[in-house]
Amino acid sequence: MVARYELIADDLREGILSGARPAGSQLPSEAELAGRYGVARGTVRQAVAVLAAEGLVGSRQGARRVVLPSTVPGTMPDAAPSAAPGGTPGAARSQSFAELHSFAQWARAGGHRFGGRVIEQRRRRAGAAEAARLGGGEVLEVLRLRTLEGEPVLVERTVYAAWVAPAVEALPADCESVTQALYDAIGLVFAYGEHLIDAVAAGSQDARLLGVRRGSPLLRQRRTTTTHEGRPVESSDDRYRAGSVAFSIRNSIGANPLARQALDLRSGRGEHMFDS
Amino acid sequence: MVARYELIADDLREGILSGARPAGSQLPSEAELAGRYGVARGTVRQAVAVLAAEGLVGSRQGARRVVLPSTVPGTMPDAAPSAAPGGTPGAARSQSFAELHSFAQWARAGGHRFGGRVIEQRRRRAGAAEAARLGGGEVLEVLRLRTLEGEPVLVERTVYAAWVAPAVEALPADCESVTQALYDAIGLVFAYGEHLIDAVAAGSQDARLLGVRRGSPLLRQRRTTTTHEGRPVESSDDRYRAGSVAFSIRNSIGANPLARQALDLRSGRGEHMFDS
DNA sequence: CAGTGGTCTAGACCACCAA
DNA sequence: TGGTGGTCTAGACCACTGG
Repeated sequence: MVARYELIADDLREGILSGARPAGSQLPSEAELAGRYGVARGTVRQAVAVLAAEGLVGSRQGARRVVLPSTVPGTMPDAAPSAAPGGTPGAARSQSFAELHSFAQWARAGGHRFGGRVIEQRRRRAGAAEAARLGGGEVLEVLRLRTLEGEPVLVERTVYAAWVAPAVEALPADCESVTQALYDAIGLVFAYGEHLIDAVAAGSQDARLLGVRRGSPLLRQRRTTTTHEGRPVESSDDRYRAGSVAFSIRNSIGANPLARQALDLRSGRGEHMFDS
Repeated sequence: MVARYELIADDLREGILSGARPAGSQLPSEAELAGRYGVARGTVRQAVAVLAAEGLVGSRQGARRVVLPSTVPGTMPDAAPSAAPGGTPGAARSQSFAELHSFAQWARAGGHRFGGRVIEQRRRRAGAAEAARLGGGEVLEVLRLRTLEGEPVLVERTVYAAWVAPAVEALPADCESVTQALYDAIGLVFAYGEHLIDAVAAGSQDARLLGVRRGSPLLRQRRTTTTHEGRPVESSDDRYRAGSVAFSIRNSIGANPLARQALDLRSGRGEHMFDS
């Protein structure tokens, strides 16, 4: 059972991606769309909310929605002026953060050849910080190396909560998709993730595994994942070889009242209405 | 005029952040919240949608909403097992990507001392790729160095579209917040952003400006920003010194029908219902 | 099976933008 | 000032979760 608003969103999305609705053009009004699709206005609003969340359209109270310009996926050109040092040659594959995806899911969706294997794996008692994050007990620490198109691109250092450890240990060392395997085995769903992204220098182990020089730049993603119920599953430190992948994110100012934010700016320091 | 649903969201958020609603606990049902706040169910749904977008609560059809565990901002502990090479010592400041913020906005909100100055600035004709992204004509290329707590942390190489170039040229070289200055000057709002994040080695210019060794890791953020109308404003290549900042993102599987995604997984390759 | 969230309707009023 | 999106109501039915 597919929701009506999803179908409408699909239809509008196709129009945008196909170029029928070019960047900068205006969408029909909600009232007109409601008439055209034969639904209530609320349903149309749900549909366009999807597109807004995807960063395809922008909206402001009082003005028609506009189609936003979008870079062709994975080929965002070098923004750097000529002064920039020699960047990575080919446009790197990019991984969207709009939804939570495992490495395998992402690679498969992008049509890449990928693999991976466990390098090291052992149980140990949770440290204080880990216990706070994952719950106490005997956590499972796993070191994995993953490849893309035959090349090693990612070193994953993952700590699994005690309650999933047995299921993880039961997996083969060359398991393609841990996420899928755990779902098949015990119905586990990685539902929510929190990510911290920064850059680090390759350590000696990183360097050896990825085939780069020690100290060379790596893109690091520290991640904590939970189930639907909010139960922590794993906490991971993933390091990508520079140039192999990039993360992509789309953003807008303010949650919905886009204009308000601009006014807050004027007040200089002012008081912040969100404490986050 | 603050919307009712915002107030309800604020109230619930405070309960979560204060610990009154601990991670893993269930939220009251929509019906009960509607009664408690004296609003219709739809209004309650808007409120919890805000919290869901912030990653504070999760929801699934048929089950009560749950409060998700959240890492204390800016202090996500080292997820890496002991095998990891010596990471950055202090927890780095983290910048959320939930909303679009300028460096100045972010630094100010975090209570940091910050500054910046223009190193180089010149007009030149747009290249082909730039013209496609920003519109043609004479773009303005600016090299800025920005500091946090007195330390240089960020090299910004920005290309401004021709139509904003005059306003940017009119700014003082040590302008604190370009975003705010441009708003004050010509009412320009940076409304939407698209970001590509990866790691690169410091070039010689980067190294000199940031006070690091050539080849040392930098966190790179390539960004294209547009107005509310979707008109491109700037395109930038920002490079952060490793350890100075991290980007933080919260995620969930699937847009709303969280369970469906899990089922799709089972079908292995299967057909993908979203072409994105 | 009862309770819950997900979808949808058909109205209403308001704040805002552009002409 | 007219059209637009933002908010809100009071209902309805359905799909799903959990005991």
